[in-house]
Amino acid sequence: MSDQKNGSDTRERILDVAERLFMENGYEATSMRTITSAAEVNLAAVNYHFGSKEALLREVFRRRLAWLNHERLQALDKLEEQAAGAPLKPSQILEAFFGTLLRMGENPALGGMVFLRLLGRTLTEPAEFIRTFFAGEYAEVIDRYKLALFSALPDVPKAEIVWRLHFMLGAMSYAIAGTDVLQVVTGCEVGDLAGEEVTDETDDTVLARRLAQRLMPFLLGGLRAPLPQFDDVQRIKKEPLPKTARDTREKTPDQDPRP
Amino acid sequence: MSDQKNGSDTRERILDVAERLFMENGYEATSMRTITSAAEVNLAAVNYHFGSKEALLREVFRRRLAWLNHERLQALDKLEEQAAGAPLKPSQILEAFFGTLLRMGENPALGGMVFLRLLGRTLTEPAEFIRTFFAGEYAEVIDRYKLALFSALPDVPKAEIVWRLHFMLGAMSYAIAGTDVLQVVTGCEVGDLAGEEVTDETDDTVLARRLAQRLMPFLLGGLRAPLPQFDDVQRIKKEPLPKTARDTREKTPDQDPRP
DNA sequence: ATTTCGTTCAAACGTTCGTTTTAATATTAG
DNA sequence: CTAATATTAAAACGAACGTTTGAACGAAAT
Repeated sequence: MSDQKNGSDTRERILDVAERLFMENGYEATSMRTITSAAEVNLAAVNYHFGSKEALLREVFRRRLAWLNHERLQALDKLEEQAAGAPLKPSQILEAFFGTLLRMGENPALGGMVFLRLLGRTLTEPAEFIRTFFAGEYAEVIDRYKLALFSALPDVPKAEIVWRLHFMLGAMSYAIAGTDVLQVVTGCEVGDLAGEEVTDETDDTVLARRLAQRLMPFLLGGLRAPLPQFDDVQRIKKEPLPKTARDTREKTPDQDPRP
Repeated sequence: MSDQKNGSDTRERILDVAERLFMENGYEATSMRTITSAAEVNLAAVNYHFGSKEALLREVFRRRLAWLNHERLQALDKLEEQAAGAPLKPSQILEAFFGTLLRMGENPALGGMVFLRLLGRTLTEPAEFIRTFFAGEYAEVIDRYKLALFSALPDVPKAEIVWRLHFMLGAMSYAIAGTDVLQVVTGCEVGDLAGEEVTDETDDTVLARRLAQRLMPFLLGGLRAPLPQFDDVQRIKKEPLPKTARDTREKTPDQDPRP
């Protein structure tokens, strides 16, 4: 009646292989035949177990995101419980949100860096069904963290927080996916960047940890940056340059950063 | 002998349409037939004028990146000339690099937001020929700006600067591409974020300017963030915890940011 | 007027795509 | 053991893909 014995063997072998191939080649460029032959299963096995190629991709993500979503919500629950009503520190929120994800990269049982890279890359896939899928999968978690940031930064306009959350997601996704993509842009091997001295067989586990250690200060620095000033002509409906916008305005200092 | 008369009409109509469709659907999911029928040209026109689909994509980018690369180098040249040997301020470098790009989004003649979105999205395309193409196109500019940041931030390890440049590129790309992608993640329409009050027909020009005004402080804040501390077990070749790395080390403060 | 050459066109090429079908083969239940 | 069911296997489906072909067209040059 149910797939008990080794039917899940084929299923999970397909999921593992598809996860890696989707990461390496993207969704469109990865064919069913490539997947099934690499997984050493019959071509029809994907349609039998999952129904379609789209459903396969969804299942690849559902398998990991179920854990990630639960972990992220639990991390936030624990923080808010400890705070006992007091607003959280932004660093705590970022650690809960991004740290939880980056810790997946250190654990091969949770997909490791393969899944992290796939996640970072797939977020930019233009396919409609992918976007709607992620919207549904992410909605609850994003909303919770958004609200947490709102109360953690009461003086920052909510629109600004959402933008910066957007920026942070982008920095993280690129940093993850780019360990074999954007190294070509920066002109450096990732091994050269993980540390001044690294082992020749750059381990994914240590790479994920280094990435987290480098990324978190950057994100926190961006989140707490001075608010932008809108000194151009405002194109609004009612009144030009409303005084309500000036309250939270603050000049961006042209400082000379010494991190 | 040369394409003088109206041959360039077909050529540029193909380039314009391909630019938009590649942005909307991605490279793999955009077929030659979709492009040629939308451009109202014959199916064979692409292969006649460009040789192949891959060459078409390259030409779509070369057309814009030629201007962008020249502008970026010129902006840096001017800055270094004005500085007369003195190191530049990081804010100047970021403004030259990212500001130049974001200003393309305000100018439809340079591709506008369509090209910006395409650029942000295509950087994550896994196809081999795309990565090698971008590597060649970006190499010189990235190298110049990398060196400028090195001398602007002499106390920051070069590896750290490259990482943060990587993060900044990611934040920008996502912010650009995500104006119709990641809004689904943040659960907000982009119109809600561009300002508290916006026109109902959200103009791309004002959107690009708002994006730049929001993004630059974020990037600068991330760039000048405190250096990360590596308190985990170092897996290096020769000596554990070399003292040379401690010189520039600085504890990440657990500050409560009030931007 | 005729040749020349850049361009456009309709049609077809061979290949690969995701999916379906039909039969054979394990696995479990009665 | 037999019947029912779940899984695998081989083969084929129609559709869509990027590319090529060879003829027709149009504007200059000889």
